[in-house]
Amino acid sequence: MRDLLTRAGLRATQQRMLILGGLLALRDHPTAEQVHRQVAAKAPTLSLGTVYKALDSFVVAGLVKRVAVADGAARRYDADCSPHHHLFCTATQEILDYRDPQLDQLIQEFLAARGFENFQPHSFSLHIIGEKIIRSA
Amino acid sequence: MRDLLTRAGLRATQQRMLILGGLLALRDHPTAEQVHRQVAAKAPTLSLGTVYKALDSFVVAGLVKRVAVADGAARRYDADCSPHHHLFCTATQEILDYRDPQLDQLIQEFLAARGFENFQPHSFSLHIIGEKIIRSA
DNA sequence: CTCGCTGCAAACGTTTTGCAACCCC
DNA sequence: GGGGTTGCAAAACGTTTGCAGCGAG
Repeated sequence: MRDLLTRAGLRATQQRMLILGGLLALRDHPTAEQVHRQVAAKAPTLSLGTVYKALDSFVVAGLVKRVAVADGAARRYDADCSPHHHLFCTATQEILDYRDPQLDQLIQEFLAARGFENFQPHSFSLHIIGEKIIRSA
Repeated sequence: MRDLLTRAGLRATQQRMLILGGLLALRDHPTAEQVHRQVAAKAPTLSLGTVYKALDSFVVAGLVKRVAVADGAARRYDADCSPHHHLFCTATQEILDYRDPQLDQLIQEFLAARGFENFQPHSFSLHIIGEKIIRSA
């Protein structure tokens, strides 16, 4: 735990080691609140605010990722219900549409061929993270 | 506008027509707040609460979709930074990991071959929406 | 005429902030 | 010892809810 943190350039405090350990222990994709509960047993005084701050620095350091979910607060809507994918620009925070029937078909065929043991997919969407290119010239 | 609403089985009120029109006019993927601002010029008394309720019913009716984003409130974290995809269960709200190097390669090759005009991708993640199958037998 | 929708405002849950005390480096 | 981190509490933020009055069907 200590190594993971120091290697990421973060100060290895008691709290951060517990929080990172708690996050790793939770195999689901927990919220800050769930991580806090997980850790509360070992460190009753560790505050929820600290969990938020720690998770934030983990994300910045690249130790941890945020999972994109469609529920929760700060929702965004899309009036276009035809199948399409999204390009997320890390620079401008823009979300651009990307439509590509060939890609749809490719993925669909792959998933159909592969099959899942205990999951019945009915749709999918590819999130492509990157940066918009500003062409000069 | 009226047709779209009635065909979706919704009551075509003044406010809903304006809200749906505003959402369609915004080509980005706006938040409820942004839709409200867009509509405010035409209908200053239209309240933000109404926008929320209208957008909700649009989503239920299938007229509009929610876009999954990693920022905003109700965040979820993932300590696993290795490339993997997510299965979203509509029944249990669970988020299951799905790891498939072959799929990764397939998509990566496709994107590389296709290329983008003004976007430099650096990672991607497939969101597969469906339902967990409870096997009885 | 009825039932669903609107507007308002208050409530809610989650995340962020400010600041003094603390402790890792 | 110094500067990043913690804990606490307050504030901010986006969203939801309750309810009286309104209006589409």
